[in-house]
Amino acid sequence: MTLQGRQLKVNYAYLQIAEEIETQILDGKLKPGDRLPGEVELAQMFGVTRSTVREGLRQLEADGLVHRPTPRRLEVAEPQTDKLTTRSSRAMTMMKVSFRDLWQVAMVTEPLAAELAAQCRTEEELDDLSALHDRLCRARGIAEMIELDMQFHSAIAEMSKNQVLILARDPITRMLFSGFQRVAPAAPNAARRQAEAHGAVLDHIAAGDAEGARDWARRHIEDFRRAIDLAGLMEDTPF
Amino acid sequence: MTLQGRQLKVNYAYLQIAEEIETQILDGKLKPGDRLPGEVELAQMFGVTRSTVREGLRQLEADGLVHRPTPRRLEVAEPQTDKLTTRSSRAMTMMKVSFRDLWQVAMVTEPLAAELAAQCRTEEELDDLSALHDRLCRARGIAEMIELDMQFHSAIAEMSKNQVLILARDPITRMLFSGFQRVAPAAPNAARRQAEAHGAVLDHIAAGDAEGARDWARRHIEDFRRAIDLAGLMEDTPF
DNA sequence: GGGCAATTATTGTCAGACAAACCGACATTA
DNA sequence: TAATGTCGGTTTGTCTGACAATAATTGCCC
Repeated sequence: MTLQGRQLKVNYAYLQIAEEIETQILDGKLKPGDRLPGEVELAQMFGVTRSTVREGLRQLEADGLVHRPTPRRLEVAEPQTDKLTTRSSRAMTMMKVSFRDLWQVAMVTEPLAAELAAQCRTEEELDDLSALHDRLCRARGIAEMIELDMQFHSAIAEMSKNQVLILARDPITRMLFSGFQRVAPAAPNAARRQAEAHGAVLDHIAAGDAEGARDWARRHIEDFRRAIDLAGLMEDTPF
Repeated sequence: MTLQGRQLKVNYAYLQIAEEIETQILDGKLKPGDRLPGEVELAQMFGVTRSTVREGLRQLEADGLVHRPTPRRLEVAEPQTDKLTTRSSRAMTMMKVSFRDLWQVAMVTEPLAAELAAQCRTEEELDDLSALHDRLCRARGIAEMIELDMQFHSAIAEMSKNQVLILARDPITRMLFSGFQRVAPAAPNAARRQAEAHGAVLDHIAAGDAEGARDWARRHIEDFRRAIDLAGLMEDTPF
């Protein structure tokens, strides 16, 4: 057995501070909404300078573990989907993921969302979704339609009450839709088909028909591919 | 119409610096591996103090956009899956997602991964996967088995070549498996069923039978649920 | 040309300072 | 009473300047 030379990392003060606070948050000793002491106090708690504390805080801030509603309120943040979404989208942009990759995954997430939504929707949510659908039907202009389309899908995902699904699909659909803007003009009667599919999904969710909702959602995303194919963008990189 | 009070954010110097560098990276003006100037130089470029630059850099560092192989090398980082996985897992932990949520999503991601893997596997990847399977069959001890099981699934995901899928499923399966450790002891003959399912998935992938691979993967994850149900943990929170 | 030591440059951290802004409390007004 | 204006103490964002440790680079020697 040879000696294992694990890369030992020097822990700089600012990192230790960030880690310390991080573990306290993850262990639940600090709960979302809890207020943290001021920088000077933190500094003397940890026995370092304010500058050092600040560097640590900046990390935690970027991590989304703490946030400042106002400069002098520093509190433990609640887990926020949007920050993670941004990060994932960025990673995907840098990886230059293809339309096909996005579509293939959306092809399983969106039907699942519809299926689950059909199982545990509430009346209120149904009304909201219905209202969204109406707005979408009346929408003029591609950009507006795409934005509403995305909201429609997100609303369904929210109805699924599945946090994991919500978290996972958000960056994906966001990228897919934003990429779709470049494709939409090439798909002439996409709008009609879209309205039809949305209507069907909505009806099946309302009726509590999980399988119907799933199948229509799948069909809807399949349509999506047709439009992308038509524009010859399947292999291309979005954004 | 009521007055819209959009939260206007003051842009502090350190944030502007972070944003500026971020956009240059995302726009491709700075590519992964590119080296950035030292802190003093950056400071005078932006017309601020070194402390201010540092705070901005700490953010970018936490964002995973830049990294320091050694303290004095500051370079643009490549998008790294693992950092994102950590963040997602953390968010899921804080949200106290349920086993059911994780399982429901895995129920669609894992079959998809198997399906795609069957379509574009290479001989070399097949050999690796087969080796992994052998190791898993010989493994003793629950912890080791679970670790290898997870590796088996990850390997299949990698074979799918779908970056989006890889990115999305990683945190999910990671949490699912790590939660599974608490369940495994309660499922006596899980090991045999698991070996069987893995073998079948492997065979179908090798044969290029996408549908077969997908179906067996689905069955495999379904088994998973049985074990969790048995332990009465479906509603509970993992971790 | 390659390996080693000496020099230089850069980092992590510190101490202290200042203006701006925020927060909370208080006084004022309707 | 409730809303609005005022004021002082805090705390932040940023700055200046400094120092030890150490990585990077240079020059030297073989």
